[in-house]
Amino acid sequence: MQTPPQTPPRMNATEQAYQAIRKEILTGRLEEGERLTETRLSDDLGMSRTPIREAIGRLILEGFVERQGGYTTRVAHFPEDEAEQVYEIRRLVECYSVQRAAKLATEEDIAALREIHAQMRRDTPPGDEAAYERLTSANEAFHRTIVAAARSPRLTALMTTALDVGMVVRTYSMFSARDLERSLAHHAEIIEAIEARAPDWAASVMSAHLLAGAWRVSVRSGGRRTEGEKADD
Amino acid sequence: MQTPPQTPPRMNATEQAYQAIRKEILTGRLEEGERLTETRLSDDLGMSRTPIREAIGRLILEGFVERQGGYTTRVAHFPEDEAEQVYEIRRLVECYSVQRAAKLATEEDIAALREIHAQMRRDTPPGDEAAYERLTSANEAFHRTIVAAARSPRLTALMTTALDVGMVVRTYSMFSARDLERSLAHHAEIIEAIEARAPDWAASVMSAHLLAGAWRVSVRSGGRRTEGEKADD
DNA sequence: TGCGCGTTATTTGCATACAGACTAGGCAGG
DNA sequence: CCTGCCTAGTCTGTATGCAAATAACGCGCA
Repeated sequence: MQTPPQTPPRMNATEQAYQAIRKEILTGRLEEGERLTETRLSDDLGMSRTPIREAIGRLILEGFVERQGGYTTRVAHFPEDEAEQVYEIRRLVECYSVQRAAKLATEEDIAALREIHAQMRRDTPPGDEAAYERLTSANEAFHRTIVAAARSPRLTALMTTALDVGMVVRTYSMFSARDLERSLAHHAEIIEAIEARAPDWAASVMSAHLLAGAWRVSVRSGGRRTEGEKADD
Repeated sequence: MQTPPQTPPRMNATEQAYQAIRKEILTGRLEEGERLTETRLSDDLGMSRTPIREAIGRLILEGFVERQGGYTTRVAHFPEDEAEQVYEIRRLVECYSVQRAAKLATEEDIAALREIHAQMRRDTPPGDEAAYERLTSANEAFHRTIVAAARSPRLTALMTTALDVGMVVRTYSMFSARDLERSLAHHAEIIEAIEARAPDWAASVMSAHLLAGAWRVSVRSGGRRTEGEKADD
């Protein structure tokens, strides 16, 4: 069984470039403020400048990259309270989404959510790096699916920005086993609320879910990113 | 005196193409579902395919255009309740923005808002098409300035999408003199609330402002777009 | 008449070339 | 030593060419 709302990974060069550059930024290999040049990137990634340009354009719209003056392109600077802001915004958008989803979700949507959830459950004992990768991307898929289930193309477009940015936070806060357990409980309850067609219930859980994440982040980092402190205990 | 948050209109070809195509869609000259080809657009706009491609890429991200299969590009289909959804989303984002703005806005931000407001006041007696154009774009600038004053790059990125989409609604609902008067009153009150550093007050007015807009739209159109019914009485 | 298939014509994706705009670095003058 | 200008080098914006993928069309067949 597959997850229908997910884009089948038909990766053209532009998409590849986008994913690659974004990942470099999210993992911190490309540092804040670092200068990007299309030529160097096209060399590094082994493709021409055209797909690089398109990828960078997208990253600029999403706020990961910024132009400075006419001819310099830099990795965007993320302010101290970035994480809190992101969670605040996500809370706005996703609570609304899940309310709509509770009214409009189809059986397929719910099945997809269940599937993702089961997948995350299986990966729960977090050990290796790969499992962590799968968990975070599954988590992202979960939230994306909910937004998609809200059946509002505008919300979906919005989430392209907001959720991607949410991943910035990923580097800041790694799941602890206990946090992960709670996240999964939240997810399960959200699914239940959607199935029950209970918008307010769903929204409340989502709100808690994201506030818990925000709090975890702010505590972990004390407002500052503490490099290398992967709390995957 | 200038409005600093506005981008100086240095229009390269890509930007021109983006503006042009978007306008065609917003005004309905390009109908929903109509097929777009890069070649035709580049001919029409008198430039090469490259800037057209970038413009289309942006419009896809924003949800104005969609790809269908591998090789067809169409003007996106806007669902019936588009307008309501857009206002709902804007309400989420802008109420939050104005709350932050009430805390963080600088004197320059407030001056900019005042300036835009005065400009709109001067244009108030709505007569010709040009004045209407100025009003709507000033209105957009007003809302953008508030979001910018919230000092959250993420919100700004989000608004790029949300506000643009809000403009789709523009075609649906034209201001009546009375609506315009009320809008201006709201704007004035919002400025006052920001100056008073009263986040909740500001948010409440913003909420009313956008709900009034949404209501106007849904009544005007009865849920359906009524072409040519410009109520600029 | 309706359906399926093969061929032609479009259309996009990517690569490359070139010109203009900007940045950086050094040199001269104060 | 600092400041301003000039020059060389770099980077982006745009145009154009080519190949692969797809869509459109028409024909044969049931």
